[in-house]
Amino acid sequence: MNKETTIYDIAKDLGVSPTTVSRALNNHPAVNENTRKKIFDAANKSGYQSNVFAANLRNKRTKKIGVIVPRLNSSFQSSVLAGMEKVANDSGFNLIISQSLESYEKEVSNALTMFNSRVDGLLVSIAGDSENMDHFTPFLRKGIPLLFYDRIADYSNTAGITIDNFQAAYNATKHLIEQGCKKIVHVLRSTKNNVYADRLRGYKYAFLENEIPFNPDLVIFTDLIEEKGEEIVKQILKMNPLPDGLFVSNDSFAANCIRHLKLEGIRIPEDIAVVGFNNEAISRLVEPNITTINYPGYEMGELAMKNLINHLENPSEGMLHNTNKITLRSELIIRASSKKK
Amino acid sequence: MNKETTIYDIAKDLGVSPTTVSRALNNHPAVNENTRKKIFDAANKSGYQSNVFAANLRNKRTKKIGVIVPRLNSSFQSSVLAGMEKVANDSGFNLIISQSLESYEKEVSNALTMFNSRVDGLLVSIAGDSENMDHFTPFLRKGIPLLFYDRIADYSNTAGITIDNFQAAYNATKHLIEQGCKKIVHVLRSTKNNVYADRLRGYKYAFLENEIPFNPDLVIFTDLIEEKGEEIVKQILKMNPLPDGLFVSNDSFAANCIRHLKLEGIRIPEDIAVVGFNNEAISRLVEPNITTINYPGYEMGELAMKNLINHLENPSEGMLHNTNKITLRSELIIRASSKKK
DNA sequence: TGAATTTATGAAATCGGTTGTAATATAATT
DNA sequence: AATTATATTACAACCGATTTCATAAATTCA
Repeated sequence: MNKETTIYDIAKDLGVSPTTVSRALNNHPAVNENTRKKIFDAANKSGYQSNVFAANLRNKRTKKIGVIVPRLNSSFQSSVLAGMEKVANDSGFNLIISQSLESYEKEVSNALTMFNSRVDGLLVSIAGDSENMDHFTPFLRKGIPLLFYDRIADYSNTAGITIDNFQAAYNATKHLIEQGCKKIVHVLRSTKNNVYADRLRGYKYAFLENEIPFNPDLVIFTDLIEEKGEEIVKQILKMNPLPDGLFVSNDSFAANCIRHLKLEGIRIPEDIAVVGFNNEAISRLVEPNITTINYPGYEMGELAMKNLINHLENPSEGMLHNTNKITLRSELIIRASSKKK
Repeated sequence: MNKETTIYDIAKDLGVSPTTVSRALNNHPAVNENTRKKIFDAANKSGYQSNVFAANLRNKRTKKIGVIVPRLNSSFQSSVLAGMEKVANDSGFNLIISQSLESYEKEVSNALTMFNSRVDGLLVSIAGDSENMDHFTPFLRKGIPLLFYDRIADYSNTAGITIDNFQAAYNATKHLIEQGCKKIVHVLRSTKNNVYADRLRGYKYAFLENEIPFNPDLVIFTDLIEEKGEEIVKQILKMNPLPDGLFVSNDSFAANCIRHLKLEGIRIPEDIAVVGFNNEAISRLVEPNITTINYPGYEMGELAMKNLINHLENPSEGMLHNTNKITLRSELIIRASSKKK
């Protein structure tokens, strides 16, 4: 077993003290230029590698940021993560990522692990069936910055980054109404979290404004996994009269529904106009292209990480202190799947 | 600033030594049952949290596994990661993830960061334009297990997990030939890494076997990003006579090509039969459904992580020692996009 | 030239668990 | 009762970098 080089080895070799070595390697100003050079050279030659644990033990910082995400293999979430990773990496932070798989229990256990790993900050998009946020109190109590994104919670004035889901869903629904749709089905996940709850409200509000009575039978809850597509379409086809509009909470599932609707001989958009959500790549690839809400996931990831890191590096002036909610711009992108006129 | 509870605090409170506290909390057998209970109670009551750094500093283990991935926001890679995360989490390991964005420089810098973070093991899918593997030597030298997956390298007998890309591409091409295709275009990324190089060989071999001369003009290299779809299709349409088969190295891009081909009035599969790769969700959603190679990403992630962890926990008997390459089963899934007969 | 600064370096304590070894107490054996 | 074995517990060194405080040397200023 080859033992590691430590600052003590370098110190002994060069006949200086470990203190000086440490300071030199950290570019402390009170070290003579020549000494510093000597030390750097020796460090390089010996393949010295700073022991993060020893450093962390003193500094109480880890340069690690935790991310708890519902699912890694989702088009939207992986974009967000890509944006986060980019920013974190540029600032010398590492990402520890874990997925809750939409389960409350797993989220609790992940939060605990993150806490024990002493992440410097935590980014969370809440699991589908999370019931309360008590598992995050240790972070607050210890002053570890916590930032929600996408799926946010109204929890002890923790900051959150989202889009205006109400507005987006309102726009989507209004657009369908303007296309002449009278009976619009809305497919979404449970309303336990802000994302879907807000969208449902936006959907309802568009009806209200157009004096169309709201029919709760047209709201379908599902977990939006691929296998459910056929089932949901069957459910839709049983409705009498058939709906003429469909608003689905993500593009993958919208594409899924379109596929099964087409298999049943339904024409899109002539029979049923469809609007998705997220502007995933798939919305531009299926036939017809799907009208959707552009949800800038990558940018959201970047922004969330920037805010968190900024807060860590300038604890006093960080945005997270006085900001409660950051809302990103989103917009309706109209494509063939909804154009009746 | 509320200071943390340490084993010293607990020790003092209970009138025992820190040693005993440490042993009790680690379920060391040489601690009396009653003492252990007392200590656990005190630890819980005080909200004690073990300081990982102090522990790691002694143990020289981090319970962290690094993953370097070309891109986070890719359907295939995020599936792999999901599988990895699942297994790692179940065994109490954390995942540190970083993306190379297909760049050699970034991969080098990520590897260094991983090394400095002292990950216990490293999983890598090599960047598109990686030139050499020298950035991984520190891991080997220090005995940190390294395992490549998907994009593997023939490097100092490091183990790798892949599918048989040669065979898969051979099957895909042969299938197109059997459908009557005479002029088959192959779209792929650079052949710098095994994945695409092997597929190209498989593609060529299918021709050889059917005594069709190989035409290098039919091989198109591109980075497979969405924006390039139109360009590649234009390039294909310029060919005279038009090709009658198309084999693309991932489903997203295949869908992309199909879309632009259709926009130009080409019928799929009548005019051009298409085969993709990976069996991504999108292959089941576009019209026509895409014939593809089922590449079990999630399972590959699970398997890679299982092997790595197994190796870490049983250093002597771990598979990585005597295994050089693990090949997962993959298979051709025939769908409408290629069925000419 | 002597005093006051400035610059550069080092000794030693510290962060909080872990562990080899010694010490003590208790039980078992003859 | 004396001896040996066993079960518990504690002491102190250790992991390696950081940092406070002190000190020596070099420089500046009067």
